[in-house]
Amino acid sequence: MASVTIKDVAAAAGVGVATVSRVLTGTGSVSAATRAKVLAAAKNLDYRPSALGRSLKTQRTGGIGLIIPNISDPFCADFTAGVLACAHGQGGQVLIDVSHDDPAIEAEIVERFAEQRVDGIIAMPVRGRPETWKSVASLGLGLVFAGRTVEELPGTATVLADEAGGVRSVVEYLVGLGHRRVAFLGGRPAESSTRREHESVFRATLEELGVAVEEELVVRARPTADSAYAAAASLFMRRPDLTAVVAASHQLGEAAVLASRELNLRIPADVSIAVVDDVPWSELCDPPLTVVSRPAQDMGYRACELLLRSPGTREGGRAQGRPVVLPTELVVRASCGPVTGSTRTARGR
Amino acid sequence: MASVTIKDVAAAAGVGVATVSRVLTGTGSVSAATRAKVLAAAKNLDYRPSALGRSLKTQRTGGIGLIIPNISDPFCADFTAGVLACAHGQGGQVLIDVSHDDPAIEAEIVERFAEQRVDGIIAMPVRGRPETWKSVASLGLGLVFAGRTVEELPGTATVLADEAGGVRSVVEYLVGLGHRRVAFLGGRPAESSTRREHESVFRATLEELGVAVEEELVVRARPTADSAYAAAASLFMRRPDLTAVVAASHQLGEAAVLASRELNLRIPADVSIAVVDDVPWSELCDPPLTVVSRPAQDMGYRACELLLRSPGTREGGRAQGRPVVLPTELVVRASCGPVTGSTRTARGR
DNA sequence: GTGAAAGCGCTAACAT
DNA sequence: ATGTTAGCGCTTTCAC
Repeated sequence: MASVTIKDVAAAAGVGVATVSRVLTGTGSVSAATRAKVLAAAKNLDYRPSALGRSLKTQRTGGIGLIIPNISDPFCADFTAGVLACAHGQGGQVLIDVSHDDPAIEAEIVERFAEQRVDGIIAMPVRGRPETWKSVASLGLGLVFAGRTVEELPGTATVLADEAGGVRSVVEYLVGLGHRRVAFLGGRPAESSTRREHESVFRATLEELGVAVEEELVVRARPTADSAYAAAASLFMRRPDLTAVVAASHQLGEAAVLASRELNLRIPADVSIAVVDDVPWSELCDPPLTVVSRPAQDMGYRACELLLRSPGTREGGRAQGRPVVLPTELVVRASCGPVTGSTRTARGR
Repeated sequence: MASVTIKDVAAAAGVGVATVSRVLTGTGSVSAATRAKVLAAAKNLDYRPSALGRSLKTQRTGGIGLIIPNISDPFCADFTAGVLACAHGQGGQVLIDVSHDDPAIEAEIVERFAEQRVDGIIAMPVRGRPETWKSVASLGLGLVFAGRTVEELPGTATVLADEAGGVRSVVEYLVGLGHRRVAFLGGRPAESSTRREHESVFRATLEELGVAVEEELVVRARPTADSAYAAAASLFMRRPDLTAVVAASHQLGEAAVLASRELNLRIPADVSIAVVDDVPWSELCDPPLTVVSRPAQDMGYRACELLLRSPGTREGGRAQGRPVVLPTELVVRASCGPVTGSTRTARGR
């Protein structure tokens, strides 16, 4: 019952342990006859080499620590799928845990991964706790950020989506459709740097196109469904004259859709809605949602590649240069339309 | 730069390695003064005990292997969230990989997990490769199935959702609404045993309620979006007189919704649709979908608990008795309504 | 081509 | 209360 070790195999094959090791790792030279004997013995005994023993000796585990805020979020899930696809192909083991965007939990996870001696960590980092990552770097294990950056650690390998480009193109699209009073539904400034960026790109693009930015049309919600809904609803009620809204996340997009339904606003006849963040159900929505979609799975795959290829996996591998930025895509479906002559105030209810 | 070991800490603190170990693991007795010295030295050196060394010695890694078919599936993702919540709380490490419902991949993952010496495995097993699991059991590591069973391994710890109860209640609900020609959109028999079960419970419940089961109304699709859509569409076209359909998975439900939209069938005025399998967007659908929902996250949590509590974690822990069956819930939203007098053939288009 | 032996970092007897 | 030592299962010199 006790687990069979390399020693048992060696004994059964009538050779030394070193020979067994050579055969199994493919290192050194072994005569065909011996190799066969060893293989037979191993198969016979149902031998499984212990990664523990090997890792202790070689100082590499092949482990990859993955930290995401929330596995139930479709973007995170797809990202994870990409990481798994790459890691599996390379024979890597993926350790996963969720931070719930809590810096303390994140730090704890990093600590655990460090004790496990993972070769590297892939993370969608929480804002505002750079110490956590500095310690990772100084520990000498690989580190790749994804989806977000940590300003205090420039030069760290990073995979990003071109969200700025996405926001820009959706604004251009909307303005091209004739919209002039377009609202922005975003997250609170403190939430994340990408959210801030969304907002500033929104403003900048509008200005470039010669459309005035009305402060009243730029609203921010906390990252809860209630807050998002409240923000969307009050936006619609306060400014019945707006003709389009850009939502900065799928939660905010949902809130916008729900709120407009509740207020009997037809989409896109009364109001056009575009969401920066694709979700699997955007085409099941009625009408199907026009969105900016990020290549979640590719991002995961690339992040993992970056980590594995990372020259100094255990050699303080920082300063890998500029972030990898993957293109986003404006997926035009049916939730945005041209501005109609009818004013919103003329609608039912 | 070389990683600091227990020996370094011992030297720095001026004590033996055993003392350091005692302090850090909380075992044995150590004087307050020594404890302080050791702790200080450890903190100073930024020491992180190696899980590798400990695991090799103790023969337990605290690792949990999680195998799911597809992380992008919302049910699997929520299930994973539950596993992570429980494991994190217990200090367990979760290794994750996806099988894509491929028995060969599944077997390979099990093999890898075994080499990693995980303490146990939680899996949503693929049909038809019992050998894989028999070897796990004989390896002496913990095993918990979730969501599906492996007929050849009865007695293995298992967490299930009461899908039969869910199907029954949705059929009763529909019949109570006056529906008599209700269709079943299911998976191919070979796909999985739960799908088969759905179908037979569907038939049995209908019969119990004195409603004839029409073979033409029971259709099966392969697990691809195209096949599901084709099955749904042809069902609607073949039998314009049907008034309700229960779809056995979210993919099939989506197909039903899409197909009915395409055919200009109003939900629920022309046809009622119920889905066995909740998805986050069912309330965003228009109309919001009536579904049977499984407690995905609870299932994950319970599965992990079962594994951790498992008496013989490394002692051939099989034969844990009956499966844990968690209740499903019929979530009534707006996609099912009473049968109307108007016949479907009188509808627009 | 193959075996013996020295550790990798840790814990658990066993001494003291 | 604390130090010494023997492995856990493996890879890798170093001899032969």
